[in-house]
Amino acid sequence: MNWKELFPQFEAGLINAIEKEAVQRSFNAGDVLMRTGQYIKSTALVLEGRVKIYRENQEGGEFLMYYLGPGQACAVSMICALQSHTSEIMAVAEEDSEVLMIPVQLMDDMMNKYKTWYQFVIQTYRNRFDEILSVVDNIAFRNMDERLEFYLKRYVEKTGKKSVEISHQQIADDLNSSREVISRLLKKMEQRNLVKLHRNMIELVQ
Amino acid sequence: MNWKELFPQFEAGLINAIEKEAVQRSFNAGDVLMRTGQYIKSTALVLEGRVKIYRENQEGGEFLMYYLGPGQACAVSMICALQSHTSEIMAVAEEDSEVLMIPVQLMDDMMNKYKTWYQFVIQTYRNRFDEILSVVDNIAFRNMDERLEFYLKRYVEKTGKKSVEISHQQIADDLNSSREVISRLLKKMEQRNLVKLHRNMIELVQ
DNA sequence: ATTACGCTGTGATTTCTGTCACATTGTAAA
DNA sequence: TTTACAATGTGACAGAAATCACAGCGTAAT
Repeated sequence: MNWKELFPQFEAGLINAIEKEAVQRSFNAGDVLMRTGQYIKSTALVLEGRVKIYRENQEGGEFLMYYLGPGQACAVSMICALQSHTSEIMAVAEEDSEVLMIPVQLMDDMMNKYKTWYQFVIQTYRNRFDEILSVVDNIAFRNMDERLEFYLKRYVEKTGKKSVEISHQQIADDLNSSREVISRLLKKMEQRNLVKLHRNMIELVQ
Repeated sequence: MNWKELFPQFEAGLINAIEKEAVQRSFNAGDVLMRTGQYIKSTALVLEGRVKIYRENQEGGEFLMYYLGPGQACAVSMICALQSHTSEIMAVAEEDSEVLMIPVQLMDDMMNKYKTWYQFVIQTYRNRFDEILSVVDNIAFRNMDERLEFYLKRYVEKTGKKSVEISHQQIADDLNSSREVISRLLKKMEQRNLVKLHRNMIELVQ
């Protein structure tokens, strides 16, 4: 597939610049793109697959922020890139993924030269900011049952699948909860006829 | 006081543009600068005082995101401004405040024309993003006692005072908790000799 | 088929937090 | 001073969620 189709708004000069300077890399499911505390050398544009962005703390806890799909970019890497800061988040490929890596040094120049890049960056900021705001809403105002429903809904939206093919343990990790709690809440959802439970798979009803 | 001293990095042309087009407004403590769901007509630069940015939900819950002090700007209003979106947050003056309001229509032009404005906006994004990340860390990974300590610490950092001059109820609101819980945790902190409690005032011991 | 292991179900218990009820105290207004 | 009210202290209880313990069940490897 041609990556340009994912970014039809990009102007010709920008496309040339990216083609000349950016590197396309493949990641296997589970590969780490970016680690907490690491220096950021490039901004990542996702072309294929799915990349999970999450926060990590010292005690080994995790917390899912959001997913990046084809056509999306990591706002954190843009912001950090512009100031050669270290990363505050983890980025891991959830599926086998293709990612376009744009070296930091180009960012500033591209922002000035290419209006469509500038707009893309601004748009990315806004979208990620919004996602984080809804994440904050969820943990600040909602109980685990509602957070779980939100999580499942977001998962199917993001993947396009109609079932969530992961284990209860993984969900617990993403929500910084525990496996038993998630299992019990899922059972309750099944009783309310919202989901059907299978091994490694949660089917959303309707 | 001259507002330009707060933004020594701004170039001459930018200062002229702001002086010609922006409006300086005064807000009393408690005044609402921006309301959830409202259309954003301008970007706010805080010159004096302190503005509280928080999230609100339907059931009347609140949740403090961060404060803006002199020289700081609201990232949300910038992002929204650039796309004439509605606000997702509440902004309220905590103290009597002076704020420079820059009409949205100018934002795009200023971003292109003035390099120092562009850098200021990027810097603002990064700072607010970082603040939200540490907020997420706190609610995702920490119990209320640690969140309270973080809250008090941030308060004294932001105000420059060495004591927190607000009621337990207000703290509870900011943390989306309840007054009794905060009172009890503060008592425990007092027993650990971290604070001294007074009426409407919490003195930090160090 | 047998084994091993990861996934899921479920009870019991504990901790943290929110809620209700009510007492006490400090401060400002009458 | 007396009154009124807001702020704080505290016990009792309820509910959400974490933790521990262990049983049953699928599936993949042998």
